[in-house]
Amino acid sequence: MPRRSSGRVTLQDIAERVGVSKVTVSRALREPQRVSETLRLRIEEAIEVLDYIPNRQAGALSSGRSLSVALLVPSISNSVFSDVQRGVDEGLREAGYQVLIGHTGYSILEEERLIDTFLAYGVDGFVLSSTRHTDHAQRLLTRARLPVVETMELTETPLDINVGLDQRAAGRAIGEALIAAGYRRIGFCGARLDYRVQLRLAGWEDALKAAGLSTQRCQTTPRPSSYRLGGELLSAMLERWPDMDAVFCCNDDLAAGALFECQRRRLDVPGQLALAGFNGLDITDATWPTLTTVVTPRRAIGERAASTLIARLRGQPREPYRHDMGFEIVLRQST
Amino acid sequence: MPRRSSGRVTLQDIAERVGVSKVTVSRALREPQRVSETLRLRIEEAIEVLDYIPNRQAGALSSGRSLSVALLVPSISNSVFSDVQRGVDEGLREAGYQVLIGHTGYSILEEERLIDTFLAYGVDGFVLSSTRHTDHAQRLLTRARLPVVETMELTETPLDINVGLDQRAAGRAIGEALIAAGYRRIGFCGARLDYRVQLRLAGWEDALKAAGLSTQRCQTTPRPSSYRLGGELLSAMLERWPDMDAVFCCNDDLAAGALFECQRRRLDVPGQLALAGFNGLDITDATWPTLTTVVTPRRAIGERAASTLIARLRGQPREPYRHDMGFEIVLRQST
DNA sequence: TCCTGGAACGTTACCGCTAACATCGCGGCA
DNA sequence: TGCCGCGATGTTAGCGGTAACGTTCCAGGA
Repeated sequence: MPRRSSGRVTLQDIAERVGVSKVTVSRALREPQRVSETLRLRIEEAIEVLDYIPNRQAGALSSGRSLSVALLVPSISNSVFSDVQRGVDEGLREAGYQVLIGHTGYSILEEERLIDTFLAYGVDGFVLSSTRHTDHAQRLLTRARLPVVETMELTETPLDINVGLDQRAAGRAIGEALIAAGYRRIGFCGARLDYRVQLRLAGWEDALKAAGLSTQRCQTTPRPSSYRLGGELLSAMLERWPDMDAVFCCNDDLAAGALFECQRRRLDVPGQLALAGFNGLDITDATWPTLTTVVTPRRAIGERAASTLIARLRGQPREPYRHDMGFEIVLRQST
Repeated sequence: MPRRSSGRVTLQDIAERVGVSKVTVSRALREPQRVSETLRLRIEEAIEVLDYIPNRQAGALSSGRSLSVALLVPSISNSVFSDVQRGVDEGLREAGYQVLIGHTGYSILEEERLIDTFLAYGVDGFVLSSTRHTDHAQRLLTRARLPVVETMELTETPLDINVGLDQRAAGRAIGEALIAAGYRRIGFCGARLDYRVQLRLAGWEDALKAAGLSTQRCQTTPRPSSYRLGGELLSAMLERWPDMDAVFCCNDDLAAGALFECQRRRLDVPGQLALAGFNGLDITDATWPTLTTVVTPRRAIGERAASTLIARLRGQPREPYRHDMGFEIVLRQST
C-alpha cells in the first residue's frame, strides 16, 4: 500500500484512497468535529486498513509542538523516583503528552547534556528532579522559554515551577521525633551526599543542637547508597561510637541495610539501637521490626508537577510557582 | 540572535553569521573532514556563540533516521529492568543513539500502544522485554522493518534478535539445588504470574517431578509482587502446608518478604524453613541470613541487546539471532 | 596551453505534516 | 432575486534539516 520513498504510509496515501486532500485527513485526526460525519468514517476506515501511523516528527516540525515532555531523574533504579515518574506520567498521558525519561546519575553535568539532547528532540517542557543545575543548563532552559518544573526539594529561586518538600525541615522533624522518644546519643548516616541528603543532615543537626545534644555521631560517604552500604556504615559507627542509641539513616535503603546488620550482630532493634529511614519505601513496612521513616509524597509530587506543567503548556502565564507538598513522620517498631 | 518564526537558532542563522550556505554548516557538523579547517573553526565558534541546538526532528524527517531506539520494560520500579536498561543505554549511547524508555505495566496491550507511539516518534529500533506480543504489535513491528530485540526469556520464534536466558531451566536448576540440599517438601510461591514466572514454575515442577516429589505446595496470585506480599503468601502457605521445608519464591522481592515474615514468626531460616529467590538483586546479599537465589545476567543481556541492535542498525543482514545468556545458582545462608 | 580531477562549497528538491488563508456551495433573509 | 454567512474542504507556503547532484577553482600532467 505505501508508495512513498520512505516506505511509510503517509497522510497523502490516506487522502488518495479516500479521494480528498491531505489537510482534510489531518483535520479529521486533530479536529474531528470540523469534518463531516460520513467523510470522517471513511477516513478512519482507510487509516485502519492501511495501518497508518502519523509521523510525529513531521507534525512537531510543522506545528512547533512535539507533545512530549522530558523527565530527568537521578537514577532509575531508585524507587523514590519511579514513584514520582508514575505521577508525572499519568497526569501527562491524559493530556496527550508523552514523557521521555533521562537519568542523570546524580550528575549536573549529565543533566546538562540531557537537557541539550531533549531540547534537540524538541520537547515542550521539562520536569527536573533537583533545583541545582549548571549555569549552562540554566541558560539553555531560560532561552528555550519552555515550562520547567523543579521537583523534590524546595528553592527560593525556582526557574519556573517548584514542587517539593522541605528536606531540611523533614530532617529536623525526624531528629525531634527521636529526641521525643527519649534517645539522646543519636547518629546520622548518609551516602551519596547529594544536595537533598545534605539538607536532611542539616535538619538533623538543627534538631540535635536545639536540644543541646552532640552532632558528632555522623558517618557519611560519597559512595552510592545500597543495602550493603547501610550495614557497612552502621558497623563503622558502632565501632566509633559504641554508646550510640539511635541512628537516622538518610534513606530507607541504608536503614534497611543497617537493620540487617543489627540482625547479624544480634543487636536488638529498637532495644539496643533505634533506626529511622527516609522516604517511606515499601520495604520499611515489611521488615521485622518495621522501620520508622519520613514518608515523602513522591507520587503526589509527580502528579502536581504534571498538572502545573499542563497548565503552563496550555498557555497559563509564567509566574513563579512554588508548592510545599509536606511530609509525614511515621513511627514504627524500629524506634 | 534568533530571528526565525520559532524563535530557535537554526542552521540558517549559523550559516548567515559565518557567510556560507547552511549545507556547509550541516556538513561541518556531520562530516567535519569534508570542510576546510579554518571554516570549520569559524562555524564551531558561531555555534558556540549562538548556542545552536540542532533540531533532531527536522534531521530525522529529512534523513529518515532518528538516532533513537525504544526500550520497553514492564516496570520501571523493578530493579531487574533497570539493570537491563543500564546495559542497553550504555551500549547505544556510545554509538550515538538515544534510548527512549516506555513501561508497559506487564500488559501486552499497553506494549502495543507504546510500539505505536514510538513508531510515530520514528525510532530506529526496539528493545522489548518479552517475547509475547499482541498480533497487531507483531504486524506493526514487521511492517516497520526495524531491528527488534526481544529480551529476558528465550523463544523458538524470535521476531528478529532474541537475547535472554532459559527461565524454565533456571527454575528447574534451583529446584534441583534445593533437592540436592536435602529438602523434600518444597513449595513455590509466585506473584504477577507473567510468562516468565510461569516458566520458572514449570521448571520447578520439572525438578520436583523428576525427583518423585509432590508439586502441590504451590501458592500463586496475579497481584503484583512486593515485599509485603511475600510475607502474606508465605503465611498462607505455612497454614496450608505446615510441613513445608523449603520455598522457592519466583523473585527476590517475595523471597525477602518471606524472610521478614519468618523473622516475625521467629521461624529459623534455614533451620525450619529454607528460602530461595530469583534474579540476584542486591538485597539477597544484604539480609540476614543472606538469600539463595538464581543470579540472572541482566546487565549483560542489556549490553548484548545493544550490541546486536547496533550491528543491525549499521546494516548487517537480518537473520534470526538467538543468544542464551545463562544464569547462575548462588547458594547462600537461607538454604 | 589545454585538459582533468578532486577538494570545497552551493543549489535544488524534498521528508510529512500543519497554520493560515482561500474557495465553494447552499440555506436563509431582506 | 441577490447577497450574506457559515460549514466543509482545498491551496499555499513553510517548519529545519539532509541527499544528491552542481559548480567553482586550482594544481598538475600531457
